[in-house]
Amino acid sequence: MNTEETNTPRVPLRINDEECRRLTGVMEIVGKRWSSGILLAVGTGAERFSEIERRVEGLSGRMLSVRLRDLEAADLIERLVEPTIPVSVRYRLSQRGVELMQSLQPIARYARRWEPGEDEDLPSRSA
Amino acid sequence: MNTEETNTPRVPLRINDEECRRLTGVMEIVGKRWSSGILLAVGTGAERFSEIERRVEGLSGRMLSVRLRDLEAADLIERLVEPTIPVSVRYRLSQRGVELMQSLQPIARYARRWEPGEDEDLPSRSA
DNA sequence: CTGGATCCCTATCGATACTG
DNA sequence: CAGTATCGATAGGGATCCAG
Repeated sequence: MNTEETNTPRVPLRINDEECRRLTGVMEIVGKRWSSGILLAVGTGAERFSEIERRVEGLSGRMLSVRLRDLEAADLIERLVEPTIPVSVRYRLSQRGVELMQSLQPIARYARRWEPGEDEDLPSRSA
Repeated sequence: MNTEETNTPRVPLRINDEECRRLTGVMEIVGKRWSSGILLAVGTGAERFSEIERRVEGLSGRMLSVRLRDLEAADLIERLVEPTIPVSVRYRLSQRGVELMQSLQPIARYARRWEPGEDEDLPSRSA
């Protein structure tokens, strides 16, 4: 076999191995089921537990609880407890979370253009 | 922690419910284990099965096979079979795949800046 | 070399029930 | 309202063997 690394310079990707690991790490947090939905909900104004639950279709209370802990541990979401009775808890995106969501927007745009499973090759769509 | 930025960090998110579902869909493909690593490898020049396997640390042949099918089904990767003996198979990013990877770059950049699990509150980093 | 088939273990998920 | 504990079902993933 030929070990020639004469790869055709096709895609202008500037991602290294270093970034690869980081990217994988981030993707495996955000890619978890419900994560992006929850982040989206919180990022767009849902603050209360039940509000988020209502907003993300199909999401159960348990999974919301679990994911909220995940996302909090990953410092993507902040949990603000107000010691009222009963307790009032609000969730917000952290600084990290905000930046993540912003970084996610190209993906959202991408997702909007190409439905997974639909049109294989688009002729000349786009805007 | 930070007490001053307790103001609502109104994020300029322009993602709708529509996009939410799409985004979730994309994230659940790309967020699967090894997916981003494989896409990264292919996107940066790895074409052969064994080359990809070598390039993504910890990746087993089986999972590569499985993911490759996933990614092919999602039209992110193209499989090119050359009927030599033995068969020679090459993988490339599809048009979709290329755009996905480009859309992923902000995430990669984000991932580079914020290590998951590390620095909770940054003093004056960022810019 | 490519990559499917099988076995099996573990993580994850969903539903339900329960607490502060 | 805001969660947690438990349990059973399932899917994800690794190792190995085998076939084209």
